[in-house]
Amino acid sequence: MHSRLSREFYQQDVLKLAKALLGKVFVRIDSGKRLAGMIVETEAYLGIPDKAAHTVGGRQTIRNQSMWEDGGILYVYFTYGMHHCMNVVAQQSNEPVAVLIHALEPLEGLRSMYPRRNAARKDQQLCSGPAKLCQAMNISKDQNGIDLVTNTNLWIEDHQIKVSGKQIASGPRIGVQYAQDWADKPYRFWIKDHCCVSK
DNA sequence: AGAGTGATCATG
DNA sequence: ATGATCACTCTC
Repeated sequence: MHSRLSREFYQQDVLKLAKALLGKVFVRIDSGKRLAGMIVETEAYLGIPDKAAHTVGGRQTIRNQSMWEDGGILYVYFTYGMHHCMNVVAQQSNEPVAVLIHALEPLEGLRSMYPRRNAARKDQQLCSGPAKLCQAMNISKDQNGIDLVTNTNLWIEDHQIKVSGKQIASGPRIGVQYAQDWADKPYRFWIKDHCCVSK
């Protein structure tokens, strides 16, 4: 029960993975405490052709190196001088595609999330955005490049929560207006009517 | 609707 | 070396 997701799971097509991760449970051991949240919103970044992706045109930089690694590696980046965002790398090495974790429903360790989330007044505000959930789960560039298949402090579990295709909504990704013809592609996925998706 | 914040990137 | 940008969040 509650088995950890395997390498093969992460190596599937990035759009399929973005949908398959909905309902899975992200687990983080932070200072010996278990933090957990169910993934309720994701965004797929399709790599070299994707004008919204950090790896557009085959860009390979120090920042995005993790995206070039094998499926199951974590890609954490820092932006706007303030925020961290967390991605799960999909497919195979040298296919620089990833799924941005956009929102979680907090399940365990809420008491230790609140002090890091000054603006949060309700549980559903703790992890309802890509940078919010990194703050709540205490994720920073220190976790960039870790392997979710083998790491002892960070992984994703299957709790056998069934999310059917009917429960999944899709729409344009957030914050990628600059991406021209890729800006409107419906690569954002969320669980319909879930209280913890980003606003 | 606007500010905050500094790493990152392309250019040269 | 420099300047523009940014897969965001908060408060007004």
